Amino acid sequence: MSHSAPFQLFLDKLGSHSALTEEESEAILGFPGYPAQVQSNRDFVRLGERVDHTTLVVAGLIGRFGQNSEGLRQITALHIPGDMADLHSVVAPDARSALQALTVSTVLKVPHDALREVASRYPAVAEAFWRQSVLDAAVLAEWVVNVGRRNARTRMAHFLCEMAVRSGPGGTRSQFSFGLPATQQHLADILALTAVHTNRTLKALREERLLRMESRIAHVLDWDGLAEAGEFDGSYLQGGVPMVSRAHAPPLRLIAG
Amino acid sequence: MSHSAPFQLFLDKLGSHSALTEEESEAILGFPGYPAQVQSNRDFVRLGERVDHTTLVVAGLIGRFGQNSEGLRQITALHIPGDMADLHSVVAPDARSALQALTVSTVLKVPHDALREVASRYPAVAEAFWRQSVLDAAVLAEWVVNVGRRNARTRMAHFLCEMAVRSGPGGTRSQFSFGLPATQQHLADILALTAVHTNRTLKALREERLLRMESRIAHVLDWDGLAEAGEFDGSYLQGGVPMVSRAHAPPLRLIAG
DNA sequence: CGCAGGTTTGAGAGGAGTCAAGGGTTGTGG
DNA sequence: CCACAACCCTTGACTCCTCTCAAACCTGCG
Repeated sequence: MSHSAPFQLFLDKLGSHSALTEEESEAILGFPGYPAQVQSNRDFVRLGERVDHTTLVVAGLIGRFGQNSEGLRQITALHIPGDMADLHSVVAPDARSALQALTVSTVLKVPHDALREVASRYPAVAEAFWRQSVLDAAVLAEWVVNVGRRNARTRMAHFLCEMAVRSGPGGTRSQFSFGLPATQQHLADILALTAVHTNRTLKALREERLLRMESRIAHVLDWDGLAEAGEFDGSYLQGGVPMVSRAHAPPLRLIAG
Repeated sequence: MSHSAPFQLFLDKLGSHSALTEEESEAILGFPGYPAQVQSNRDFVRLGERVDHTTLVVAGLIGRFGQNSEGLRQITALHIPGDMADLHSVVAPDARSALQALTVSTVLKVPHDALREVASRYPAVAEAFWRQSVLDAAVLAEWVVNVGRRNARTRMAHFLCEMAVRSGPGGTRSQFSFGLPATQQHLADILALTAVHTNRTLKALREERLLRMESRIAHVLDWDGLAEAGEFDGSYLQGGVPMVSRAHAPPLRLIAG
């Protein structure tokens, strides 16, 4: 597969919140990327490790993992194709949590040097990176609310809505499907439930005709119903207006590695 | 009070993870700041509002609030004096969550324009801002783990350890105190508990001689015991080595407003 | 001095966890 | 192309941590 497809997805994501010129877009599409297969359930970035590249997801599903002292795992972020799983590592190369694939995945390793070089040359790109970090944090904040203040059914529905929106072309349709190659144990680690209760919760959603999970594909049967069940308002996923025209603003600049 | 004290705290925080020159430090200490008193339990930044300044905490305690549809509140970040409560707003001015003081607080409003101007002039400052955003997100990730995978006692102890480390000069002492002007209801909103269970949990910690809360001051009675009870490892709070010498790296640059 | 807000405690309910067992699916190797 | 193993899903029965509801009791401040 050509490099350009995953970088195009990444560029689209940046473009949804930041205005980039043709030249800047070209620079992003031109990033070097070293392909790698990552096995599932095995850290490919370990806690505390210092990395010198970011990980662009090409296919599969990548999670950030934390855990408590008893080894109970908690996933703190999920990344789908087109996501840079650890953009933050450009400015904080010492990994604060482990990265692991939930299913066999392919990624592109993009050297920090290349990212910093382009960010240095194009201030708008550097700002887009920072803004992307901020939006990732907004998702995290929503996860705190989800895990903290919603019961299992609402929590599951909310999460599935989030992934549906992030995965898809934002369909307004009532029925559609999207890939979610995670086991029920993974869903449990995302939602802070047990695998058993995850199973019962999915069953309830299925019996309500809201959603059905089948062999790693989520079939939304009733989008409005699911969104209501999940108290879902997707505005936190959006970057707002593509941002402050560059016309009346001095360029921000970052020192780069 | 002079401006410089809170900006000095903010600068110290940046300095703990990013290397800044004398000149850059001066620029930060020279930020304009417009003082304001904020009342408790009243949003001073509302959800969806567009802001044109960040909020530097001078005194008191500021929280970011989310809530579920039933109005159950969840605090997703706490900011103490010296913290920039919404540094992220520089690149994402549309507030994704409300900001509220937990107790009467004083803040300085720092215009985005000034921040962007300095960040633009000094790439290292822009990078320090981005890195600070990333570290704030690391705290958030830890909160997801805390709320998701730890029981009430451990969760409370972990949170208190975090605040102790963030508040203090990182004492290695066994006994010390720090200000935490939050009610038990606030603690409940932070830890995703009810106020009643928060009370019982604090009682348990008190009876274990680990910690005592007295009129908005937390008295740590046994730091090692508290850290053990909270499964606390503070490394996620640190910025790592003050970072990649500027010697061998091209400057990152951000477009600025 | 009285009220509003905060803290404390008790009793009972319930959502999610735990333990256990059986059934299904997938992939690989003989 | 079958057979087995590993992994995943499903369900039942019971437990328990935290919530809910309720009532006092502080305590700081107007």
